[in-house]
Amino acid sequence: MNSTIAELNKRFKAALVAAFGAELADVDPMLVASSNPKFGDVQANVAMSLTKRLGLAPRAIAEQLIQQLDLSPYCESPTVAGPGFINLRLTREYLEAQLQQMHQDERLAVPLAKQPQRTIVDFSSPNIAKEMHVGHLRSTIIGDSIARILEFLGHDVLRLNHVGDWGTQFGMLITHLRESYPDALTTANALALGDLTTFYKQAKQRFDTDEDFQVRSRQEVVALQSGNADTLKAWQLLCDQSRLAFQEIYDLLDVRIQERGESFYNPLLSSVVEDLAQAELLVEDQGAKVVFLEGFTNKEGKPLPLIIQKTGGGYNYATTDLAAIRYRTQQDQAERVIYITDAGQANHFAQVFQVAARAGWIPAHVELEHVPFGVVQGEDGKKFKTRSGETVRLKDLLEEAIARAYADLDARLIAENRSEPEEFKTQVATAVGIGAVKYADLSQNRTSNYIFSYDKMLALQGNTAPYMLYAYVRVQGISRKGSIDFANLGADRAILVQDEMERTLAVALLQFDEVLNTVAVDLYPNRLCQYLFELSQTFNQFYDRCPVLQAEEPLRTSRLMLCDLTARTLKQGLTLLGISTVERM
RNA sequence: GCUCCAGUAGCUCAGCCGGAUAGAGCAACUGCCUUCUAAGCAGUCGGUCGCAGGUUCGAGUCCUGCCUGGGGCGCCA
Repeated sequence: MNSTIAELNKRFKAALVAAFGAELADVDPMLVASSNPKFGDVQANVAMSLTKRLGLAPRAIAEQLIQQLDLSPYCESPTVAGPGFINLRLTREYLEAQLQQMHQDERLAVPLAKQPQRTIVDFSSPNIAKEMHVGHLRSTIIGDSIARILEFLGHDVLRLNHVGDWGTQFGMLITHLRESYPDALTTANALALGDLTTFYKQAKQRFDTDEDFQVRSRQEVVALQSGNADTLKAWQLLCDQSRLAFQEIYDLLDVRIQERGESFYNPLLSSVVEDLAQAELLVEDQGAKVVFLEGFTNKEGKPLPLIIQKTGGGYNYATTDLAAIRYRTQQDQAERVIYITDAGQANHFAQVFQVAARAGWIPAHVELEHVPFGVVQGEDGKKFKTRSGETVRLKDLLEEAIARAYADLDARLIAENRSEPEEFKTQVATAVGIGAVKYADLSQNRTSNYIFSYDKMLALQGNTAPYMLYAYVRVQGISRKGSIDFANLGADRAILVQDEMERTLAVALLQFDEVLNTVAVDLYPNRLCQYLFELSQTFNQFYDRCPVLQAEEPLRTSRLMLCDLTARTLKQGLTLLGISTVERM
């Protein structure tokens, strides 16, 4: 449909010039999808906007404009309505031809980007020696979906996990490891850090209460930074153990990501300081090396500094992030760098981006984007915690969702007198449970806070994963019932758009590429969710009103093709959200 | 004190460069299973878009001020 809008745009521009003269060549016809189906498929809002410029009534402008409009073969004759809207309705022949094209194309007629961009999506980013928790949920889910969408559109995407694998906290972790698990350093696989959270807490507690421990920890930090072999080994061990735990979660979520943690940038930090000094941005202030920011002020109204090197020579996260920006633009040759973090870091990124820009590390064609999201809240509206007030472990959260989906399914099977093998139940419960968690998150505008509710996300009706999975299953039900092989319906068979219901479904299907392109620009996956939900609803209406298997040929095959197109679009869309489909449920 | 984000139906949320009577879902109520899975469909009820100004032919959307909630604000990430 994108190409359709583009073509209609050209026709409108030509008509504007023909009707009102060449000076209107640059006017945007303001074509958008119709606000209401009764107004057709597309509407042009340009007439109202020209009232002043042309000194004419908007309706008169619209009337004159449509006299010059040639919209064949796309649209039927345009009509003018209300204060001057121009309403367009796509022709049946055109819709049928477009659907045919979509049906024959593996990619559902979604074109590859004309200018593929080297894109980095920086997401998830848990901390070594800590368990992944609910705070990592949104970044991981949203980041993965954005990466999937950009990849599908043909961009060259590098998914990076900027894990917290460096810094002062490793002093206490390594010291605790050495003292409490001495075998781990000498014996292979002696360490079973079953519960990283407990390990971290123990270390933290000793650090907070034992002064000698603190001293030894600080020494370990120095040892780590100076590359002491023994210390590095302990560090490596902690990282490896954490990776195993992370990977379990990523496998469950079906998320691919490449690790490039903070330690990766460690050797580059000193040159960041040098570069900033060279660029004459670096200032010594109260013992630290800082860059004073433009547009950020402290409580006294004076420019706020960004600390690059702490008193005593240490670096902090701003330094690492600056090193990462420089590396990504210079070594990775990234053209677009997308950071998926909570909204609380908005200031930090604005500051770091500013310094990077002033240092000259961001070429004109490169864009850095912070993609913020709101916090996950419990049903009481407060920060999401367990009943005992602890942070919710991601693993527990996901397992709970699967368990609940399983219980729902089981109860339903019993109620319907169905019997299914264990493998089936587990598979469906996993798809539904994980899908529900992901969909609930993605379907909301990411900038707002999000209230986590198992009951709502697993609800069988409404804008949920189960509803959409069910719509998909319904199509597969038709193919089973009629022993239809969707892959071999025959490329020569025609798709007919006769019934108004078929037409509505056709128009919805053809909007898929448009939606994906919008999401690729704005990075709001909830638009894709909204689209898939509406497509599911439209399909369910079609399913309700238009018999498929009982229809006479050639209508039967035509409707089967519409079903197949719907299923493929749903499946592709859900895949781009990171949600897997099932054939039966 | 400064700053960022949010405030839309009883609840959870959409609303894409400003465009037609502000849309869903849930909840409540009413219908529809001899017909492809009713995890569905059709319908009813429900809104001073936080408040007050302003810009505009037109404002939920843009601007200003205020109120409420959440986050951030020099050596944590």
